[in-house]
Amino acid sequence: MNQPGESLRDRKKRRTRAALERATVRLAAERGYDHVTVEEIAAEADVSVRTFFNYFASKDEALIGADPEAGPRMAERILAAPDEVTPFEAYRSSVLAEITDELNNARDLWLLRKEVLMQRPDLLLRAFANSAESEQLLANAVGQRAGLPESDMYPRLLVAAGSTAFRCAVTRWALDDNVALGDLVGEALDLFGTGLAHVPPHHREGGS
Amino acid sequence: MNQPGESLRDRKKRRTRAALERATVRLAAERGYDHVTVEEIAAEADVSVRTFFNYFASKDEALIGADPEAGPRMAERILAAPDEVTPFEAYRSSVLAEITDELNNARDLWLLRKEVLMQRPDLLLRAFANSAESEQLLANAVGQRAGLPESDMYPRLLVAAGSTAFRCAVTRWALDDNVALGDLVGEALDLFGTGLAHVPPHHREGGS
DNA sequence: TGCAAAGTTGCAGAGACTGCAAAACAATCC
DNA sequence: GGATTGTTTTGCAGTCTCTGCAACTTTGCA
Repeated sequence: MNQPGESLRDRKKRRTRAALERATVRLAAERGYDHVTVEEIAAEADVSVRTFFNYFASKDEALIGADPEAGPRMAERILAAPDEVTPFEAYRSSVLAEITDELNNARDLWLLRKEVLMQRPDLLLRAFANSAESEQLLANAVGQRAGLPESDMYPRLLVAAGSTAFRCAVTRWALDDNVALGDLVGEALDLFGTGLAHVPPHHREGGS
Repeated sequence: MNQPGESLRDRKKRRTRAALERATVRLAAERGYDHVTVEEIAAEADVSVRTFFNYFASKDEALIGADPEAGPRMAERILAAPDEVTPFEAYRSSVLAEITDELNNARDLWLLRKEVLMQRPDLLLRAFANSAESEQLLANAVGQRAGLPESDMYPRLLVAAGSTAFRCAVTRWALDDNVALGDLVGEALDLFGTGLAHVPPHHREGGS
């Protein structure tokens, strides 16, 4: 019994991780992030505290539910893009694809996260504190594509701009309901693409 | 005895803060960041552990020595810039001014920090985890200058690009000795200014 | 069924960080 | 100088996150 897709083991792991993520977000939204202990989260997910830390390196990480495979997945997408695509475009679409997927699979969780982030905007920044490794991975992919030496700042800047775009988009998104998060990320990335030297023209009020 | 500049109290506070910052960096460089406890740092600075936490919200913060007045100072500089200066330029020069000052006053500390960051690059990202408040402050200043509503992402993006530029510049700087940190930050900011859509032309090897 | 690999758990412990109330200290007023 | 007031430092008790380790349970496979 070793189906190409998933073994029992893998399925269980995914479910445990999802349960922990969900428990964290749900409880945090319900009674405030720091009035929830890891002990309670683990209990809610029917698992020991020790197991919680086997899945997430920190409580912060569980709140955002950082998928450990997201980094590698994006890196692969970047390298797999056709040759004529610029590194920027390759990176941009890999980020957007990842986010679109995520939102399609867990929109409800993001709505709860929004509740939490509206109370504690600082958590969003903190949640990225442990992503140095992914950043490095992605920067290498971008660097490779662009044919730049490791000393060049461009890949690092581009990748960091990506997290930043996401971060700012979420912050903006938490202000009201009238915009799609995916669009905001795209918009932010475009601003980084075209440059911040000049203030962009105003967007129409009321969308459409 | 209440000289315009500084009272005895203020002077003592500054010295304690500096001592804690220095002790943190020195010990971390010497024996590795997480083989140093706050208890040891406090002892080195001749002060109680509790006092350490009166000055810094976390060990991470002490390592970078985030100056609580840096945010307000930069915000003020941004607002004080002449009218014909673009928000980007106002922000850019306020960042560079701050960094230049910092490097002039504490170059030796930064050299030690470099040691630490070469071992543990992830600490740099973590060190920014608690600067949400400053970011908000600066974003407001930029937003005000640019005459943008709070919902516009531009100010947040610009400010976040600033921390990112600094972060990447430090990472790059830690690779070798041949460049000035201030220049790297400027370079990174310029890239954000002109846009990341295209890979920038290569810099000449060997400077000049 | 039985073995090996992977995952879970409890436990003990280190260490970061907080709130509180007492003590030490500096600035100010008479 | 001495009393008064506002700040800073300190100790202490306690909570919580997070880690290493060793035992135990479950799954994958022959």
